[in-house]
Amino acid sequence: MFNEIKTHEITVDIVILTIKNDALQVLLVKRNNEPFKDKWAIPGGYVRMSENLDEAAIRVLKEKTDVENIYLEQLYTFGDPLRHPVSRVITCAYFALIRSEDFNIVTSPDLAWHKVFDLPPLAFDHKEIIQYSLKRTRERLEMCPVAYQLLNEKFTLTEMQKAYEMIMEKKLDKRNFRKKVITTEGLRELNEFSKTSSKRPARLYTFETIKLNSKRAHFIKKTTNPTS
Amino acid sequence: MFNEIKTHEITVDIVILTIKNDALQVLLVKRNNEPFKDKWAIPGGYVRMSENLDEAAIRVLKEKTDVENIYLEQLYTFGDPLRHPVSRVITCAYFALIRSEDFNIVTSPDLAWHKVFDLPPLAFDHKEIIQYSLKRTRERLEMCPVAYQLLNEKFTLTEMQKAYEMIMEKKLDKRNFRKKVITTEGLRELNEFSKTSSKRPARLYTFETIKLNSKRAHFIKKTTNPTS
DNA sequence: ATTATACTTGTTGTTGTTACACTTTTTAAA
DNA sequence: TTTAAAAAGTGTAACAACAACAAGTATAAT
Repeated sequence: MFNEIKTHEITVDIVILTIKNDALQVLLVKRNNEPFKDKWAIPGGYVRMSENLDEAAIRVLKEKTDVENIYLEQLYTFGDPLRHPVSRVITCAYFALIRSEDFNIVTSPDLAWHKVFDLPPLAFDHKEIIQYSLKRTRERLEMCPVAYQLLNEKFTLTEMQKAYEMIMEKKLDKRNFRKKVITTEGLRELNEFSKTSSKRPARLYTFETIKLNSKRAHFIKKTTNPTS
Repeated sequence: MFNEIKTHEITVDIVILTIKNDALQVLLVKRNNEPFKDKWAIPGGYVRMSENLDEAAIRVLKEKTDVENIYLEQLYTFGDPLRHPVSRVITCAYFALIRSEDFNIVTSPDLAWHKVFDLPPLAFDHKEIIQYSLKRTRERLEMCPVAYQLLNEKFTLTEMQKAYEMIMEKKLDKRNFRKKVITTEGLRELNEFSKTSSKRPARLYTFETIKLNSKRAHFIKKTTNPTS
């Protein structure tokens, strides 16, 4: 049967999200090769024969962005025959939530953070991949307080609430949010205060290293929206 | 750089679960080629250049088992370099929950249902893939009453509870279970009774075709087990 | 001192969850 | 026909989680 070659090119692509300047941002690289030369893309690269998919993702990330030691999770595999205009490339997408202050990401004209809700034109199906990572992030938020992985090590509850509101795209009640957050295991109240604003300083909190998927199963409840 | 050929063989493998004879079972095929000749495996096959991953899964399933028109969901992509003893094969695993009565699956010495908790030796990493599908099924059950996809079209609440208990591997309280189930949208009480047992007949229920991920978000609550 | 701004805090009604035991219906056997 | 065995069916009360809601407090700038 013609057209049925059994080998394909396989890449990994990595969506890295953080919160920076009060916005959810994704790390993008500018492509310097065809196809999509000079378009922005999420960092990615070919999987080598000797490595598994996780290893490939870690290596590619290091090569492209010099970012290391972050939690990566496999997201979804995209394999539309037309997703790459030239050849057949199947990509296994990964995603990560990071604290941008934890990494010395030297941005440049070719490597930069972009607001997730205000993306430039992207190469391939990378827009779809980012959308999907957002969906997954929301699912994670409903399960456990992973937002702390996005915020600085020390954060105010208002910052955390803003992060939730940004990702879930809905307003939360301040008192209910705080009530719930402070019962979260691993959260530690500090005797320090942020003085960034010129108004009343906010108490800082931090998260002790906690096991994910811990007792508190559902952190932010799903909305009971009428099956939209 | 040697050893860094960029193309790989890609397969799809499909975990099909059902409940049959009071047990959670998975459909397996006996391999008639090396490697793992005569070992059981989940149905799978190579992805063609012209089809996307979903299409490949649907086609392979039809070819190997003659099963059509079922809901397939991408599960996870397994890409360990050593998962295939001969060549580099990355597999994109899918899973499905079906009502065995809905399909005329002609079992044979080469195609048969096997109890998930009592599997024969399996080819490749297929045991791991089945374990992972079980995890995903549990997550689905926590979200919505997908068990109805496993049961016959008409089922008793006891059957449904047994399905839940089997998949979640824990006992549920009969009264609480029923109380919760009957509030589920889409469940319809029938004026028919099962007379399979020689004891008091049980009322039959059915599910109207409902949209998944509907209002009732969390169907079976997560256990608050002490972070085992 | 005043003002503007963001931070902080508690109660109540509602809903969902768990724990728990007896009665009813049916068939088969005595 | 009575009896025994097996599975079906049913309600309440205490507790936990959730949603809705408004006023006082600390700081910096004027």
